Amino acid sequence: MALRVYDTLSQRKQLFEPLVPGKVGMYVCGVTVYDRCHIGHARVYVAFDTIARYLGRMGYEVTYVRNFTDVDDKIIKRALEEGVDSRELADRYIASFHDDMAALKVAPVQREPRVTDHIDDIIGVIERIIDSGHGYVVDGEVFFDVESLEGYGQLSKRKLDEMQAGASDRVSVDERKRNPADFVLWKASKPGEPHWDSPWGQGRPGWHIECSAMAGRHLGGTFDIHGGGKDLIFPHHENEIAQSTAAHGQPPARYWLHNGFVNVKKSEEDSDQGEKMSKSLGNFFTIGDVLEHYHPEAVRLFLLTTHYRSPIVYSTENLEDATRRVEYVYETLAKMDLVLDAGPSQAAIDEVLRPDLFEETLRGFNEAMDDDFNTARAIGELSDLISFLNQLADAKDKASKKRRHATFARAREVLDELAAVLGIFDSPPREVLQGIRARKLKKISISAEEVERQIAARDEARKARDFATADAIRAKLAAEGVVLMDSAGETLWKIA
RNA sequence: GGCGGCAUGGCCAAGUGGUAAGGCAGGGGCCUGCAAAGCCCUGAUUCCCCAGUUCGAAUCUGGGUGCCGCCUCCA
Repeated sequence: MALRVYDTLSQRKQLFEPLVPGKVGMYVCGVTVYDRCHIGHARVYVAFDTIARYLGRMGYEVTYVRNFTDVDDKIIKRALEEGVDSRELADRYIASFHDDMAALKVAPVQREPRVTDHIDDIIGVIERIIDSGHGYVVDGEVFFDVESLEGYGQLSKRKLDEMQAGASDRVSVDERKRNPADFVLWKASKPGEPHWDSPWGQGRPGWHIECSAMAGRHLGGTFDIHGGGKDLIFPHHENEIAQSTAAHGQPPARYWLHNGFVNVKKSEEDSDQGEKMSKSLGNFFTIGDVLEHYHPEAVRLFLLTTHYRSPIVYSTENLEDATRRVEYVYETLAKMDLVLDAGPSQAAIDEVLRPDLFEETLRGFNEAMDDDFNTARAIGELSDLISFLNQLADAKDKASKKRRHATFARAREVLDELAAVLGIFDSPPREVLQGIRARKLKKISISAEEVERQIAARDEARKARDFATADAIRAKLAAEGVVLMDSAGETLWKIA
């Protein structure tokens, strides 16, 4: 296996070779905790969760660090509005973030540093930047001198002189800056704002410096992977490279990975790719709201069926597609569990059917993931196997039935291994199916009890061979969105 | 204006030089009292357009069109 990852800095796929053999240090920019997270945030953390899981499966010891920005203008503003302490506000949204992540089966990371717990580290980094001649102090604030550092703009492919023309007509430039692109490392605090003592007076850290400090503290001067959304390439990550290089004399990360946005169409008929989901546009759906209507695994599958660097369109149709697929897979898994739980029958033969298919699936899956974590392709590679398992579960011939237990046991091993990477298809099937049904039940106007009553009435009619009445009930329920399925023993139902 | 990216069947989506994965939806069939589910079969002579390189291009080059993002807080 040879993993190749797309690196934003070099703009090409690179063979992945960690700094220290067998170990991977990974830093992903976390959220600013002043509000609930939306699906755009979900995408980042599901994507990098999957990346971390895959690296783990490859045998690497992964140290995944994901921070919380818990001091910032927006937090201060919101805290002021609500009349609460900003620390308290941050705590609340950190808890909310954890709830969202747990629901989406995003595994806990190794470290979750908070900015306010790293003020000393931040001050230390700023001091080193000043000492190395890349920072300057004005009125109790510290700025980074972008012109002092050769290579500024390398990540975002910008040149300083080209940037100024576009930026100056929209942003009022701080007169104290030597260059309009200089950015603040340490901000003097205004009365009433959270503040810390520093060599430059009371203040708080600028936005970009925190990541340089926390990544340095937890992963060292240089680590392997740095990730985040594409919108962080500039200025955040560009500035981080500048800061870390100035402070440590070496670039922070060996590979820069950036995920694409979740887009939202402006209208139903809209044929283009929609626009970026964002707080400022107000076109966002919070993770909590989405999970009310769609099962977490459907959301996760939806997010993983597009390669992480491509844009993805959030739409009910796409979520429903994903839901149907999740249902199909878990129905198959439920049937497999029935066989596995019963244990091998007396006539069972300990022989795995289609060993070639298992090998093909594993090979295809690994190949896809090795190619810059191509989850879309990896999921596609599972199709043949799942389809085969579903057929085997329903197979009537003796030869298949005798080998069913052994084959399903092997299938469980393979699926468990791959599902553990994707974070889907590894939950108890009945729970997932019930979870999907509970959500769909919210969409229909009649209760489950009423449906059961109608089914009982229909069964009476069917027993009397009064198919006209039976079909009328079927039609009536169908109009409500309830579909009946007459199986051998009982009539099951589902919501269309 | 600068920089980066995207455009593949009705929809979603892989595929970066060797003759178009997969999923959803649709159509036909099996099954069923009728259905549903499931299973089988079925769909792009073609990958936004034009030109070029090549034995060969969705894949490379040039031009064009449309869309998106970053340049300001943003995942």
